[in-house]
Amino acid sequence: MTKKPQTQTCDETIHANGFRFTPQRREVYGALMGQRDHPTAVEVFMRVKGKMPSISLATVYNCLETLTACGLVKHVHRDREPSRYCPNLQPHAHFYCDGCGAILDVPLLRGVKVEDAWDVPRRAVVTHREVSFRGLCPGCAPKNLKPKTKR
Amino acid sequence: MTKKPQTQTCDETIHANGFRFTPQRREVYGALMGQRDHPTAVEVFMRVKGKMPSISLATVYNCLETLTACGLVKHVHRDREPSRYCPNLQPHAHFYCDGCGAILDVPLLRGVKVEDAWDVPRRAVVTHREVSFRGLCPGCAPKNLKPKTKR
DNA sequence: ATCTTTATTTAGAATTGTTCTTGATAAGAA
DNA sequence: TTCTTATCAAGAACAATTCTAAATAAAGAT
Repeated sequence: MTKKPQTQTCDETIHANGFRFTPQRREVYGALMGQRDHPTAVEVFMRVKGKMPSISLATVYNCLETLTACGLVKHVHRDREPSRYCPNLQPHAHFYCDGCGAILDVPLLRGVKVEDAWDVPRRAVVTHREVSFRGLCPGCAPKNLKPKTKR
Repeated sequence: MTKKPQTQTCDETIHANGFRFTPQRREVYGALMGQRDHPTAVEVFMRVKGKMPSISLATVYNCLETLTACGLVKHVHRDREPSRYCPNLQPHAHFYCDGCGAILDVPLLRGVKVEDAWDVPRRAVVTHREVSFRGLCPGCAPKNLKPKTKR
């Protein structure tokens, strides 16, 4: 699958991969790009349903899969929770806040390779990396140090 | 949940957490420790079934959850594939080989902090990290450079 | 423009891994 | 022992996702 070069539009990328840029795909992509967060398929479905009431959940799943295959969107997982989708194409990890449930994108520092911290077997070839953190976000960390109604 | 100090036995750790070390839990733990790989719940079930034919899959799930809660075993996830369980308690990542399906433990290099490679927001508190790699293991990487019957 | 071919959408059924429920069993405390 | 509670077993239930089949829409050919 051809990954999206920075210069291509979504439409071009989809066509370059042999798919059609249908209204459904446009809306699903728009729902991701409009709010650059990490919605589940159902959340995307609800967003798109407003503008396109006839769309079905199966179509949202199909569109998300197509967009993922084209490299326009990333499929992100946390344990076995419902999948989420992310329009950030830069190399980044995800930070899950145990306090408020927020999911933050954490950029890879410039010039750093993820596997440099790890004793990956010599001669193994790494093609994908996935990194996630859990903890308390800047907003929740202080609250938790001095809990008010903490039980 | 009390994590297992290096000096405690499995039995002691389980009791320290207020659980009983039942025959089922013993067998499930043994199935993990005997073959130090990354079996799914069903694979553990099949291993234990040999020694203890009356055990049920639900019990295997329960035992794995208890062992995980005690910190004796790690619950590992890859996308939405079936969960796997890992008895390696050292800090490590997982390497998934696309060639042969192997899952390798990749140790964290000594003295390194995972989040040093990432631009984690100042004042966020990181309590858990999960890292995985995908690619070709040392056995498969060379094969793939000169494919024989590759289609 | 019309016809043909193929991709896509839709709705609902099916699948899959996991969790829940219930009654039975077993373990530790008294 | 007897009581109390944890655990187990079997199967039902559940939730996210994928599949199926028929209808629709898009692109290419005539």
